[in-house]
Amino acid sequence: MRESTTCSCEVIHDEIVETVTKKALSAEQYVDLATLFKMFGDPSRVRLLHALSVHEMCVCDLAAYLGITKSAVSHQLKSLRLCNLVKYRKEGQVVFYSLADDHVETLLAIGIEHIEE
Amino acid sequence: MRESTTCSCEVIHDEIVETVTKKALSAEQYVDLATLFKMFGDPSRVRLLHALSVHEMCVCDLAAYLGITKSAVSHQLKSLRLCNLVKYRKEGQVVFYSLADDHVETLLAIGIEHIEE
DNA sequence: CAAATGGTTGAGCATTTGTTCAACTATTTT
DNA sequence: AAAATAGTTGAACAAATGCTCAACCATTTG
Repeated sequence: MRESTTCSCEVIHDEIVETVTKKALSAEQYVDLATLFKMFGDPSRVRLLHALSVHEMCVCDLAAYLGITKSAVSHQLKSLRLCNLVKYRKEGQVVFYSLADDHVETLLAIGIEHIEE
Repeated sequence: MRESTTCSCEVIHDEIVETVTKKALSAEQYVDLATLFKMFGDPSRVRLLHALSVHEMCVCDLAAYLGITKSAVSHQLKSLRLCNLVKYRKEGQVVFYSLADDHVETLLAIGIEHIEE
């Protein structure tokens, strides 16, 4: 009958939907989760994160390594900072970036495991 | 001097870049990694995956639960299938989807840990 | 076999995203 | 204090993304 009065369709298995709804996180948490994983969802950014898992690096080196401008790297690093994925220390003009915590390496490791199945 | 003859800049710390380069994965692997994590990088898709971590679900229920059309869900599920993140079983007209392996739950768990710091 | 229902597919569209460019700040060097 | 260099920022733009719509396939039911 009606397909998308609001935007979806009828529930077939009420109990299942109810069970799942009970275990659901908040809308905000899903947004935060998505924002976090999005940081790993771009080839040059995941490459950047993987590089930092090997050694701290400055913006110039990262730009050369990744083959993009310092500007692009700086923009990426800003997003990564906002997600608490990287931290930095300043030494003169040079800013060294490194991973903020173990989660990054763990996520990378599991991701690598998955794609190599 | 020149800023972006090709597109980047000069290397400052050759040794670091060399060390990182040695440990680097292949370009294809970074693309695959990004593609994998991208699946978790959208609020409704990560919500979908989290729902499936609670219970297998059919497309209709998922659509109702997520508040999007069956079509949208089906499109998402196709991407998730291509990444080996979900599997399905058919029962009459109804297709039940569930998580393909433990990696999904593990990644979700670590992600949740991270955002709750 | 016709109608109904669950699911898939492709086109189209609005939004988001990753990059570059240009202009700027900050720190060092001369 | 001027020049050079590392990094940041905002605007602009092309490419990618997630959704809906409409049409279709597949399976069940009358």
